[in-house]
Amino acid sequence: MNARPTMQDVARIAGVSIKTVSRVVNQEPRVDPDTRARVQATIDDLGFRRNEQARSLRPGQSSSLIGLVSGDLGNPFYSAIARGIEEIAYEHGHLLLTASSEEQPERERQLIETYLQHNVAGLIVAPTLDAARTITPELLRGVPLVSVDRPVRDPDPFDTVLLDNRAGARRAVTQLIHDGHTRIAIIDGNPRVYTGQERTAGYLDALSEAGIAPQPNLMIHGHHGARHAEEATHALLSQEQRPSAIFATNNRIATGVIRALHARRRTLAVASFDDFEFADVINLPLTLVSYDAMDLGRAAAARLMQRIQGDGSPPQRLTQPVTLRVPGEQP
Amino acid sequence: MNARPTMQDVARIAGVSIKTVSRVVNQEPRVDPDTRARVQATIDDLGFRRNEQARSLRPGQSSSLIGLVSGDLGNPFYSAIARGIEEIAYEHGHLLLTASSEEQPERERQLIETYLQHNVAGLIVAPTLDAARTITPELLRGVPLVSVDRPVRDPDPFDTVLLDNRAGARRAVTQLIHDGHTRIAIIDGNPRVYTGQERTAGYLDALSEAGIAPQPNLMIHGHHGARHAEEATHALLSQEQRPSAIFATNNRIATGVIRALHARRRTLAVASFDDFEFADVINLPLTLVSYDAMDLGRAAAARLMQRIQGDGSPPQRLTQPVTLRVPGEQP
DNA sequence: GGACTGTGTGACAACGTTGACATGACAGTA
DNA sequence: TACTGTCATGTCAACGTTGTCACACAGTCC
Repeated sequence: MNARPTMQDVARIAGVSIKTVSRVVNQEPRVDPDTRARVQATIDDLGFRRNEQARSLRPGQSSSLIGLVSGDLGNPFYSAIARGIEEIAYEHGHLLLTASSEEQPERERQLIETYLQHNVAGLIVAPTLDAARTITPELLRGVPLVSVDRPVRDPDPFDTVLLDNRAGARRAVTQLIHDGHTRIAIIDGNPRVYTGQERTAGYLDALSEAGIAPQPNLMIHGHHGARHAEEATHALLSQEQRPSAIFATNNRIATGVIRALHARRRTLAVASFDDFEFADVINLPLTLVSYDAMDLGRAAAARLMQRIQGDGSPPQRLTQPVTLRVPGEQP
Repeated sequence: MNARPTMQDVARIAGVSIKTVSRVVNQEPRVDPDTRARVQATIDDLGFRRNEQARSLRPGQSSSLIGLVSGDLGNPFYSAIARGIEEIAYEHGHLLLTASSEEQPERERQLIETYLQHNVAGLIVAPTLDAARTITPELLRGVPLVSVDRPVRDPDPFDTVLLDNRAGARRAVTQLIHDGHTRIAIIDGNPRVYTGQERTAGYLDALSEAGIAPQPNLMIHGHHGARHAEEATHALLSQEQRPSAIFATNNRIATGVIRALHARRRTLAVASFDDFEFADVINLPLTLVSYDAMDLGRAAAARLMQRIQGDGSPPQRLTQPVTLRVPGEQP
């Protein structure tokens, strides 16, 4: 069948050496214009394309692949990050490999190893909870890694790009306080997750600034996903001292809160980290901390590109800004 | 710094030839158990990993990369497909490259070429509108391609995995008719898009089956995105002969419809292709055609794996089932 | 004792490319 | 004329791996 042509084929047909073909392909100077034209014509004729795999095998030539490991590419948050990375990678002539760790550290480590076997020029990882144990400089052997959304560990051994979790949460809760609420509940997920910890800290910052003492029975932790948040909301509303507002630390939790309020036909002020498509259609006063997840990916990729180009400065921690959307405001 | 060890390094340290190391790495027989153990120990010690790039350079050895080109990886529909592909690819020891064509045929063609330069074993493409012009067997040179969500052209020159668009739309509209509606509007996007064409055909099937004559002033086409669908809905509701139900051919259009109804405080029956997270929280009778986009990816990847393994049968068209969710039903 | 068989191992070439170096033609200069 | 420099082009080795073939040695058979 129509096998892929090589420089050898082009050279034979154009009547030059393979090195001359290489020079034409790489647009090197020192090639006679006539020869160049003849070789180029043969290249176009055969549809020759340089074999990148062979090229990056040569010493010194790094590959143009970069690898992303996220928890779950099906999650729109991660896929927006992937899209941002892709954009920057494309501009630099790099291709993006994607895979999901399913939040399993062992799988994450294995994916990184597989990427390294494929000679990736760099890695971007949204690390699992136990990445600190598995992702080490020895594993990477000098290949640059940028972590995104969560740090691998503290202090950062790698470049890290994070959202401004704490300030965003503080601003959202401050807004609730400004709207007159004093009994503000918080529902968070797994307390080991970095983003939740930061957002909880921001919640406490806001209360403390306003001189409101935190109430343990209004602080719910350890619930995963929408279903549990729904139950937690029912529990909060059934207790003696009910909250007048709820802060959900992420949008899955907010989904559960909204479902529970809808079921009870209750209107409560709700604040949430992460934006919603239908925020304006849901009949609730929603205060939202929103941000551009693609920008998170862009920033991580831009940092990685610098590392690939040889930047050897100490690891950086970059914080991406978030914006507050108050009830009734259009997206 | 800690450079990546090669078989050469392992061979030197273990005191064997590099061929013996290769045999151990590839678990070939005909190696003395003692030698094997010694080599394996050295491999573990150095943390040696075979260089996949060098391996797949050898003749006959195909690479373990596959490439995906979708319109926009940030779109949850495409990222769910990507996730499904990734799952099957992982099971077969393949890695997934992802990139977005941004619905531009030229960019799509260029991405495919770049993938081919990187020696991918196969491709999965959600083709742009003009892919028929750019994606040709000559471009691919024998590398298998599976198209997903839309065909490249008709008849299919490649394997194709599609949703059951027509039957799904027919069932949704039949449900509206069953609920007593006779004036059912349809809002579709760009009429050149395959899925919209099929869904419109399904809409007409349902009307025809029920003996309802289609009304041109209830059929809106050519609107892109939520904003236009919102305007189209306002226009529909302002006209003389108002519809009592609206069928939206995809979820971006449905979003616009819902926004418009919310703004007018009107309750109308709405049917939509594609599911919604908040369907149960929106106070509207929603009939939804839902499906598992990950399954679409899984099916495409499974087909591609068969092709990579040498299946040379004629191109297949596979249709994935959809399910109907009637108002009030839990997801 | 010679021929055969099986086993463990290694030498070598090749995959497609490019960097280092070589070569030959020719022009310019002393 | 002899030297030097520039230019266009070519030869060769190497990147890390594996398929092919070869070889040394031991055991078995007639």
